Amino acid sequence: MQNIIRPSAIGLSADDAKLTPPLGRRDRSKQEKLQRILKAAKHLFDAKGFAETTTQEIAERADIGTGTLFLYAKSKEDLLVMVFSDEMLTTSQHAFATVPATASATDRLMHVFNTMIAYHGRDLALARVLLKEVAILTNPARREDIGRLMNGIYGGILALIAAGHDARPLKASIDPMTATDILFSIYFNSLIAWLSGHTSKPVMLKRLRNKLAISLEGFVTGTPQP
Amino acid sequence: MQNIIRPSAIGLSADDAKLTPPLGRRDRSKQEKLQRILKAAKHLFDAKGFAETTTQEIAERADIGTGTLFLYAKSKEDLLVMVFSDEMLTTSQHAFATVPATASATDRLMHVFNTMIAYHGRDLALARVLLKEVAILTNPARREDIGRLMNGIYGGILALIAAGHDARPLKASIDPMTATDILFSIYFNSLIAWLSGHTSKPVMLKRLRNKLAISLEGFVTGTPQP
DNA sequence: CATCATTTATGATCATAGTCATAAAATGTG
DNA sequence: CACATTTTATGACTATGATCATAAATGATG
Repeated sequence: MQNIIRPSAIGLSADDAKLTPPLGRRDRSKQEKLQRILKAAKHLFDAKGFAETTTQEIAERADIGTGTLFLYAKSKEDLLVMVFSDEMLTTSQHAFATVPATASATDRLMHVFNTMIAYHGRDLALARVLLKEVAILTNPARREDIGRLMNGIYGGILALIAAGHDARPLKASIDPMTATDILFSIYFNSLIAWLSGHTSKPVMLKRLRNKLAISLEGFVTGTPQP
Repeated sequence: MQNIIRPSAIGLSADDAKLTPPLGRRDRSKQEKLQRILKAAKHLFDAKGFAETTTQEIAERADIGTGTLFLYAKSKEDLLVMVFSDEMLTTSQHAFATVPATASATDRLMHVFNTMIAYHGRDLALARVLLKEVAILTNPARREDIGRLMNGIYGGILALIAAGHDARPLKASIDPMTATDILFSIYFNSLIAWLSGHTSKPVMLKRLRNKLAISLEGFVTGTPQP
């Protein structure tokens, strides 16, 4: 199977260099089929949960053969990531877009992480499977999807800590991307500790906030606000 | 199936309160069977890898019926955790025991994390499956095994940062356990980023060291050593 | 010991994720 | 259009993780 995004370079006129290059019948039907698969899978995962949904059902609902499914996704888990990485990105973007403007850097971060934690809280069993796959990629083909997601989140955190309401810039010695990486690690480990049943949600949230505050304090110049 | 560790309280004489209470035929055979299963599984996982080993093979090698295996482990993945959580604990304990006495706190931490990273590097495919399960527990029955592992690691880190060679104690405002939690999160996320193929091993190690150094710097009083 | 209750073992059986040989469809070529 | 080449689709089939009704073993009771 070839890559779906293929310029199929024909004419050389400048006008043809559109973002949506002309697709042949083949590519178009592949795109449509992929969309049908993703839609069917999302519907069933949402409605019945991951384990309770069979790949047969997804294939039937997408109106394709059972084998065809695995031309588009390497495994059922792979399909799960394909389905939800977009939604996770959207969720995080919405979270960043609604950050309270006057809050402290810690609270701004907590707004974002809270939003994503609530998202995963909708279906804990599904979140467990999904985050396992996201955390440790098995299929290199998913690196792009997850890369998009990570770029979105890291970019958002970067912007947040660069311009804290408390107006205490990062120490010059600290690379903002490194700080971002640390903050995300703290969030992610709190999330999976909760999903593993090591802590209750309120305890997890309280500790998460504390860890973020402590880390930020170490990254930043000056002294705390009153 | 009852719990294996059952006091089967009989006599009340003080002498009977041994750490290894008398086991009946039943419990003894259960213990032996469990050991045979773990040994067989370990051998096969090591020799052939996780995906390539079938539960049938494990059952045969352990000389039990195919169904019996699932009386002891809830799933093949569950068995993997049962098999390797001990070895991970041992590895980490050895790492803590061989920490270079004169190194900085960062280097002491790096010694430990390096050791564990090398351990997981022996079989990347196996490490991916194993760490997925360890990161996000599915079976509550494994919480004890993982709890032991985590206690060992957190205890070790705690001791390391409490007594750094650089002799710069933690800020009074920082709970040592919270600092430990942050440092472990940084380690774990670096590890899974590497296993996911987001970074090469040398780059991952370099960044990990940097993140640990930055975090520690924020936790500690005084100024850096020359 | 004889009887009953409880726990453990077993392998035939099932459910289903994923494969693969074959067919169909699209595209390219003259 | 006729033909060849490449790509995509299909569902019967396979492999295997897990289940479950049944049987065996152990322990308790009198």
